Amino acid sequence: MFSIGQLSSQAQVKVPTIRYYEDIGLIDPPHRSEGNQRRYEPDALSRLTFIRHARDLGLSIDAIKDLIVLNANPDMPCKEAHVIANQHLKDLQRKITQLQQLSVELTRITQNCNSDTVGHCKVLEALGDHSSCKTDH
Amino acid sequence: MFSIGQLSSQAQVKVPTIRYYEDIGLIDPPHRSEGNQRRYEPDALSRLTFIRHARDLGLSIDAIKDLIVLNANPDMPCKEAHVIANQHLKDLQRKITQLQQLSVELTRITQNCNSDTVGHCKVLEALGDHSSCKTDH
DNA sequence: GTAATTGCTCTAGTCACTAGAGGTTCAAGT
DNA sequence: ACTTGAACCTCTAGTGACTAGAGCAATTAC
Ligand SMILES: [Zn+2]
Ligand SMILES: [Zn+2]
Ligand SMILES: [Zn+2]
Ligand SMILES: [Zn+2]
Repeated sequence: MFSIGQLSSQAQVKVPTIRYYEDIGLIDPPHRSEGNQRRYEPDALSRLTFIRHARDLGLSIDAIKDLIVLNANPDMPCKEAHVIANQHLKDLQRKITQLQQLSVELTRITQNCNSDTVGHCKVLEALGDHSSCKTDH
Repeated sequence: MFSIGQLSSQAQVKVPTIRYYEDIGLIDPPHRSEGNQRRYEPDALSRLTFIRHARDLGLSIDAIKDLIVLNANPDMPCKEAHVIANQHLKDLQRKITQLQQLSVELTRITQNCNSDTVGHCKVLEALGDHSSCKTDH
């Protein structure tokens, strides 16, 4: 039996976040003490650890909800879990590509100014002008 | 003189976004028609184009606010604009590094399952377990 | 003149939390 | 047993940068 604070430090998830996860139905409401405080069983810790790691990997709460439902049915095919993970990986890689393009443009933009004053600043000029960019964004 | 819709299509910024920018003080409130509709001068277009491009490059509204203030004072030193742009570039590169690490982990995770059922799914296992990860996140 | 489009304000919703107010319960020390 | 202080409770509101929708008014085209 954990208090919410003990669960929090074990799972490395902040106390208000745990209550938030309960509110949105990501974890089950635990039993309460006589004084109405939350008391968790050990399985709440493994559930929360799963959520924590999936969040750290960047999965959305909705995706994690789906994964939790799957996790609860060990006899179901796991293909859907693979689809969720692969989709997230694809999203991630698209995002990386996009940020790399921005990084290229910004590198160019920040190396362009020989002036000292705003009036002739090439950085400010380039920040406002897409025509010298090499990529879309 | 543009209507908000004309400004919107010229600057490629949606109408509600333009009104939002006005609310938060990023653009000046324009004159109004007799019937209380917004009527913009050409300089509103260049301001909005600047904002659009800076946003596309990933700068925050706050950073853009600072840049706009600078832009209005052509005799000031432009060093501060360089600082803002460089800071953003650094943030961007840190973010890219972090996402690349996630991508590496997720690639490993998604290629690990030989099972067909949730009960033995390595993907689900690895999503919940940080101990097999090579990096922090 | 009338109908379609565009405009107006205001409120609330998005995502995943985080902060704070104002109060209650618990655990430890005396 | 009593007191203190930490941890807990609920509820509301705020974050960033918009987006959606309701309910109405103005403009434009035919
Ligand atoms: Zn400069
Ligand atoms: Zn550009
Ligand atoms: Zn599997
Ligand atoms: Zn990990």
